[in-house]
Amino acid sequence: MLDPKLIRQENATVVAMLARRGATVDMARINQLEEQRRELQMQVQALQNARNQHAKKVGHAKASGADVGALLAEVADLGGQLTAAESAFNTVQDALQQLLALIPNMLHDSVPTGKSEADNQVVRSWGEPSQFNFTPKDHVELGANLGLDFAAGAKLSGARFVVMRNQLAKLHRALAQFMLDLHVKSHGYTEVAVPFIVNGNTLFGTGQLPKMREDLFAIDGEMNYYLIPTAEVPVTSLVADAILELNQLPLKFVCHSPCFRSEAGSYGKDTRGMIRQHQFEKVELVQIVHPDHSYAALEELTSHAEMILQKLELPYRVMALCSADIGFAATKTYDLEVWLPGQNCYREISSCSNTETFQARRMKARYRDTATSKPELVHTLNGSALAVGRTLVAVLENYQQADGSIKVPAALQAYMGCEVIV
RNA sequence: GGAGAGAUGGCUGAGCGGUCGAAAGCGGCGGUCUUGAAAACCGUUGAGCCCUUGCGGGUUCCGGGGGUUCGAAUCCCUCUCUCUCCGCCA
Repeated sequence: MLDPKLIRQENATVVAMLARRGATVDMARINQLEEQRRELQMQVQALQNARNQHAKKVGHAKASGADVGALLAEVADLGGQLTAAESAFNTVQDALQQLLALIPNMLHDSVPTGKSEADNQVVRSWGEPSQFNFTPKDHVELGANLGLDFAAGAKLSGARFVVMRNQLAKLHRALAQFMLDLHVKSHGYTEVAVPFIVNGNTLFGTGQLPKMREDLFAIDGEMNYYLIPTAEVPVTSLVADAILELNQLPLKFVCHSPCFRSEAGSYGKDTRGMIRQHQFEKVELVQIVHPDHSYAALEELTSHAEMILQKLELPYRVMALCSADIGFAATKTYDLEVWLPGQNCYREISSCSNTETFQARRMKARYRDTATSKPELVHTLNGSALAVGRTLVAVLENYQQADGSIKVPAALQAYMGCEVIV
């Protein structure tokens, strides 16, 4: 959610942002509702004031034993007026809130303007695409003999599900363990385990609702429950409705969780392999920081995600997302793309974003500023470090050998207890 | 699943339908004292919104929603959550 004052006072700036993103929001309607809201609010508050004044008079009169009949008659029609005014106010307020909730976040000045993901910019690269003296296979082919079973996934659940067996299941677990351990030991994150089912209110806080309902798996029943699409949702929401002390910042959380995405709208995209699944696991980093430090924190958080790839010796590049590709809640995002020999291209394996106060405002996450002693909104950041399934794909494809076996990256050998997967 | 008890400010915890945004304590902040600190003492200290250049004024909020009333933290209905006991269970 944007600051309503920004929308009111710097309307042109907001309109320009929407244009850069290629987003459509009915700003004229919002401005009109905002005007109505102010007028109705003044009206309601004036009537409430009248009611309170009269109620006090009645109280005093009764206390002194006077007759209150005349006073009561005086306010006979006030109740009706107030109810009508409040009803009108609520109608406008609700309509306004619904529209405001659909406005995406502002963009940081450094975000390149673009029309599609093709306009994302390469910030830096690490490593060279792996060279082979044979034709490298993709992970589906490699995995077929190693326990990567798409048929079983399809039988149990349907398309976009997979079963892993034996050493691949272990490798998958090893990757998650390795990532968690590194972030806790070397990067100062606190590990958290959180619910994988959350309510609608929590999804509103991080910005998935109402706009992205299509991408979520909702749970049938009375309870307004959804499967999380990322641990960013429950983990960031740990600070919802809180006023933190300045010395508590920054908060740094790491969380390993499954993620569930309906992938509505991506029919026919990445249908082969485990690049795009309805269920995948991810190790997520979340930082809750002072507003002055959030862009430094974004660089740091991104470097933490990069460290995983470097330790695994997987070639990658860092992309600055352009205005058209950047997410709804983010002001700035870096994607990490890992080299996949089987596809002969770089593929997204991490996405690291600063949302500034966008999520904090929606979920009321604040800290107490010592200078003003007033509560101020924190900045929230999140990033994958990394998507475990895609990392498994990257290891398989980059560490494959001519005979179809997979060398185990040095960083994982302690976890796997072996040097090669056959 | 059955029986009961609760939900109040950063925390603990009072609160007869009227002068209650709310006692008290703790914590926080400022000050006195001190070489400094502690202790003690004094003062101060909720959040959001609206109007106002400013000073300031108004309004909402006592778990969520609805109701009764001139007036609700307080009464009624309902939902959610927490705790205790019994049963069941990973």
